[in-house]
Amino acid sequence: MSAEPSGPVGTPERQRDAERTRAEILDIATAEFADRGYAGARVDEIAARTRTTKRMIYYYFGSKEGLYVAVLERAYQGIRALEQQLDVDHLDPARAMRALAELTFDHHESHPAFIRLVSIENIHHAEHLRTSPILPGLAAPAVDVLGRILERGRRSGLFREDVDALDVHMVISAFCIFRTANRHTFQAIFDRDLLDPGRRDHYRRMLGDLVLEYLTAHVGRA
Amino acid sequence: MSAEPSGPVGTPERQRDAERTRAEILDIATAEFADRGYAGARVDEIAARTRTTKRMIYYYFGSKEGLYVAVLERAYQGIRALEQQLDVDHLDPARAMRALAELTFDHHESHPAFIRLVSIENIHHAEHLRTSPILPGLAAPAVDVLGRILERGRRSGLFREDVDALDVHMVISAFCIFRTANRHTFQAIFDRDLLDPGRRDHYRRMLGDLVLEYLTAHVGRA
DNA sequence: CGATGAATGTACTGGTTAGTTACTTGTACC
DNA sequence: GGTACAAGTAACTAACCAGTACATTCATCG
Repeated sequence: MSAEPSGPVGTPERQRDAERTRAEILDIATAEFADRGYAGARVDEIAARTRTTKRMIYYYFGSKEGLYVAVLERAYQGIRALEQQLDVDHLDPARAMRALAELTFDHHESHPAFIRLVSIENIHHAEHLRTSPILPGLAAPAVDVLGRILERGRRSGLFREDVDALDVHMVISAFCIFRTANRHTFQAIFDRDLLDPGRRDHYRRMLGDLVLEYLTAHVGRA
Repeated sequence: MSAEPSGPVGTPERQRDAERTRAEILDIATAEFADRGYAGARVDEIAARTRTTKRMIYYYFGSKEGLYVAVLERAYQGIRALEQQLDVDHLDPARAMRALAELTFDHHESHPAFIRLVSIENIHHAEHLRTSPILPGLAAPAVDVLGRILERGRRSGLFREDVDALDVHMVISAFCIFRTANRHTFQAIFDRDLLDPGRRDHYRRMLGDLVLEYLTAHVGRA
């Protein structure tokens, strides 16, 4: 009827746009998988929530599993460059460590879907992540900056010696992920919303204190 | 044919035993739900792995959801009396806190299915736990003992004042649950098995240090 | 403008799966 | 010793859902 093939102003506003369609499917699928888990998500439901059809999902991603893997990989890649955002080499080790912990805290808080996807992937024993081509690139960004801070702190006699970068990374992740991943059971049982904005600063400071007090504890004693 | 209604030695070994059947269904279902999630678990598969049939599952539990709720409730009740096992009132606050943290650590380590069920229940926004009759009894055991230790520690000027029992509980839970719940993605990315028995003592001590150094940090300064 | 291939829509299918029906067997109690 | 109810079996069904066949439309380029 009154189809305008191109708008009079701005970009052509194409009716067909593969990238746009792909991206829209991925967005909706991310929300759907994160909300219902792999088995619980419905391809029909994802299709219905896009402006396209189920046929397109299979056209672009081949299968439900292919779609899930694409969602998972995009989510991991979105979080990949986190640590590199931060230039901590000019800060003293204690401040650098706190900055890194707080950056991780903020980043996790603003990516709840990612955390839920990680939980879901763990339910499935990480079988999709383990065979993903993006896997080899995930370890270094998370550990390199942390390792450098830790090393500087140890050399200056500030940090304890009996933990490595992965241990510290685990503590930071555990704290940040727990708030989101276990939010619902925690709230049901204890009637406290861990993601309440009014408590965010408290928890952010708490994480920094936790990591720093631990790392700097009793250094120098026999 | 050669059916012996009662064995010549020992217990009668009844062929019909409602409690036994119920318990067996619950055991298998716990493993199955923990392994595959709610939507991923198959009632037929659970039935096939018991010595009874699918009809019995519906006879005893009414629906897949009813079975899942029964599994979840039993898992929570199994962990319920944890803190009461421990008589920490005769220990000084620091030792008591460490004992509690380590007990939690050991308990979580030996109940991986419970932790996976908690993850799964969080995927489902705790909707089943929230309506469960066992919910009201879950908060107190986890927090009461912890609260008493914290209170004693604060009164004696040993512990900091800016955290409450729920905060400390969160830290301990986050650490313990992360090791199990995120084991697979962590191992895939960093090639480190957080549940490796050779690392257990390291992590147990690490948790105790983490909590104590945090709680006792800088107490007394302005 | 006409052909070609990428992108998209509609309608369907076949296997899977939660839940049921109809029937059988064992147990306890009078 | 027979009867009533609890415990159990096997085969069935209706709905659901991942995946597909086939037709169609749009962009691009000669």
